[in-house]
Amino acid sequence: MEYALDRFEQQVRAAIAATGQVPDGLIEVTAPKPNIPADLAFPTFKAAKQLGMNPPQLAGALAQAIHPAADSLVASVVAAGPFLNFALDPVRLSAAVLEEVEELGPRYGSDDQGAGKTVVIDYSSPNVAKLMHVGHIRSTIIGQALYNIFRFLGYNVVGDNHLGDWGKQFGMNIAAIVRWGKPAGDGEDALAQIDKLYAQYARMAKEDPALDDEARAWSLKLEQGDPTARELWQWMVDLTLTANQHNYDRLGVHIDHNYGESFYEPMLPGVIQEALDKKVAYRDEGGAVVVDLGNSLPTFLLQRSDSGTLYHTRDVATLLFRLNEFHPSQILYVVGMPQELHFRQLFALVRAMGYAEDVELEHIKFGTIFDQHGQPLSTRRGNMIYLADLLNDAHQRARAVVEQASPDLPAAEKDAVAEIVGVGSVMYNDLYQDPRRNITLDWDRMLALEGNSAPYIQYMYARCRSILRKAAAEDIELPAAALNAQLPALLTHPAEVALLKQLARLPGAVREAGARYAPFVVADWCYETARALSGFYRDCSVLKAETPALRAARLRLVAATAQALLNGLGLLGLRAPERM
RNA sequence: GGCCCGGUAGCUCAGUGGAUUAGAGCACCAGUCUUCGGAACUGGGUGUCGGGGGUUCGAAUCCCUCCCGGGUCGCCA
Repeated sequence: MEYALDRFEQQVRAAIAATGQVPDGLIEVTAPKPNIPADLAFPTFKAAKQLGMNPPQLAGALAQAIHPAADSLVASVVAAGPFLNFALDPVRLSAAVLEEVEELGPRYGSDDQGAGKTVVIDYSSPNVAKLMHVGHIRSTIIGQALYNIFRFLGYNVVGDNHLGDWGKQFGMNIAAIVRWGKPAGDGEDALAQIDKLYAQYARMAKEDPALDDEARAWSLKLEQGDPTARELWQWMVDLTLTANQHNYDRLGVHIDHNYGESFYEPMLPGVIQEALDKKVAYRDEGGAVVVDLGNSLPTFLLQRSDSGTLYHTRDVATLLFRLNEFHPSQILYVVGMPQELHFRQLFALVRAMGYAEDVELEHIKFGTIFDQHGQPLSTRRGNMIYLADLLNDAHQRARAVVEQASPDLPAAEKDAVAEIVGVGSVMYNDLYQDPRRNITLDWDRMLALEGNSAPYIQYMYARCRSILRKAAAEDIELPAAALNAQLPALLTHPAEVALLKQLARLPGAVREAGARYAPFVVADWCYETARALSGFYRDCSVLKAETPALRAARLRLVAATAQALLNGLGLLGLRAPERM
């Protein structure tokens, strides 16, 4: 897709090329810093060196030689020392941007670069029979944002929740339930009870080896398809999926598939055999299957000496299944940093087996969350924070602010706003920065309602909507079509121009977010847009504009801003209230 | 010890080669205060861009080296 700023850049490049003074390969344009009064710059250093000139000389010569076409988006070209600066024509820009937003609406900012390509995203991936906690929030939220962004870029996106639904801990779960009874009820309460039983069983098993044997026996029975074991296991899976869905609904998460680890169980012997056949693995004296790729990566196992399988075995099977089932051009794993080595080994092994040659395999890694004392969060330490509790707390805090700021809203709307704003603040906290850093838990920052936060952006959206509501209520007649076409020319105030330029940047931000696997690029755009709106709001009254035409022009700008903000927030999985 | 991340303002973070002022938020101080909704706006910064070398006309950004924090290195996931 081609947006206004794309055309602007093309025109700039074409104008430079048309002088015949600079070879194509040396034309590199960059966005100047905000304090420079230009919209695109050509730094002439490299080109000048090649041509044997000094940079200011070349810039000056080019400025003389370039004459933008009359209908171009390029308004002016000036040499500033070694730089050749190009400025946008604000009137043509505003006409183009308003048209694009109005025409595309909720699709403004989308692209077709991914047409015909599929990307598989592995995210969230909580464990069955456990409550979701803050440790899952990062993968879930970042993964969903990437899902939304890639879909907006035109890709066919497949989201897969790689559930931890297999392994020997289920032997203990089942043994505990058989011994003490199935927890009543459903949802998170039942999950919490299972968790307690599990912890109790684990404690007692340390003292009494018989309990350990019992758990192992159930684990084996489960693998062999014993009806009782199978039934209890299925019950736990269903219970978990139902309980998690409530969290997902609150977070705006929609995952296409729930293939858990158990799904791949039947494929594991084939994977091990194939690795052996292809000589990327060998069986050692103890009977374990060892992968040695002969490069700098540490060796690892595909099969234990007791013939059991491992995480790696299942992940190889999973990857091969995804290649075969979805034919993706990319597979993204949104998984924590500690598994960095695991994925490097996995990708290297799969490639050594001759698969995924043209497929991009990416581990989107994120840092660990620590508590205030620098300790990792864990149930055992007793410092765990559960996702539902975190969201509830965020809701409560936002509710208190709504109560104070908008006491006249109906109670139901207050609740709805508190949910949108509270949950949004938690999500935004995880999306506004590069995910690689470790996070030290700070409750106040996580639930921040001001500054660079979701509520700030949502508030600016609500202000736009408020203006538009008032305008509609005042029933001002719309300008005639002929006049409407001339309106963009009226938007020449610096605050108006700054806002329009910011709106024009959304498509580029979305592309960059996809290319870098970085939702924070979109978050940053949202924040900058909200700030640009603030400046406009301060300097340019809409409803009290000097003339009806200017008022109409500004209304179009406000409507376009609201739409673009909604699109940006939507990519992050955030909603925006009409009032708050 | 090997490998992987990170180190930018008191705190949390953007910026990853170019324009004699390295940007935001939080916190703090002072203003806006009959407002198109104050969850807002304006002003206020003596920052060794972890240290030291190097490449370059130019380095937070690229290369080397060292320091600090976190992670990880075959029978858990």
